[in-house]
Amino acid sequence: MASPPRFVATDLKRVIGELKSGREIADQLRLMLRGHDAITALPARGLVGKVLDSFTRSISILSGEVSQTPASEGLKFDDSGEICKRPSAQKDRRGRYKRRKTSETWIKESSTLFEDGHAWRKYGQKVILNAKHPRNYFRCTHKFDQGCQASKQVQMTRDDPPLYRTTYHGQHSCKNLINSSSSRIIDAATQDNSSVIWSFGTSQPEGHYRAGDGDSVIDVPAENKGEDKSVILSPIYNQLGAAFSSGSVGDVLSSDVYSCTTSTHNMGMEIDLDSVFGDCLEFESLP
DNA sequence: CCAATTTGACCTGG
DNA sequence: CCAGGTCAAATTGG
Repeated sequence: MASPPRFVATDLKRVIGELKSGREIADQLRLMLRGHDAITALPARGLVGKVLDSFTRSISILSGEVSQTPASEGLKFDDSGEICKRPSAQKDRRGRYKRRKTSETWIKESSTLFEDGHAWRKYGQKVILNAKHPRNYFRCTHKFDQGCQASKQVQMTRDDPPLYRTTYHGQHSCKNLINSSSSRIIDAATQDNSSVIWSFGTSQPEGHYRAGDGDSVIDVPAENKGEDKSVILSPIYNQLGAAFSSGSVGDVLSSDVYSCTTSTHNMGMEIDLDSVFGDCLEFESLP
């Protein structure tokens, strides 16, 4: 009898925004659960995964409704089939831009670039202020295949003794690894990186291992062939995680230096390390 | 021919 | 407003 609920596009946007924030919070909860025991956290992880899935589905449904609404803001820009040399200027990209959320971040500094087990796709490069070298932006190749949210940034921070800083964001949820044995990768890591510094945390990590940032730690023969300037690939946390838990990392990477700093939260580091590295977690996404 | 990279415009948080 | 992060058309390479 009462008037049926009528929503305008503004309401839909607000609802979508609420759902997105809810999904973000659920994702943070998922990240926190990684730091707990697998036995107790396993069912919770499954539930959180379903919650995330539900949020995502709801958002997509509502987004579809918004785009269906004829009077909504989503106007189709007139496509006259003209030879538009600059279609990007007309395309409405508002709302499509997704800046990285607050996800866990860790940094690796290495004297060289080496391949890892993951496939990356470069999607951008920016000149950074007061930086001699540009920063390169990569995302997982399987971002759209499997919804893998992992990304990284690589930037050369030092020239004379070459030093690359790689910043990772998010975990790999994809199962695709470059076809190579883990021992081989670790061996390559040993050869190419006599000094490696890892740092974990969500805040600025520079202050934590600044002591190890000197030449005493990073001491590598600068006889590298400077051929590969643009090929920037990154480390193998999965394999390294296995090495960590098996305790053989000391043998394999004896000269490396790992600096870990916990985030501002109360997650234990070792547990975090294990869960961060070890699993390519599989949330069964679809029944 | 398809997929990855390049590159400049676009978008957003601080 | 600006610096940094992202998008996507054009280009390149296998």
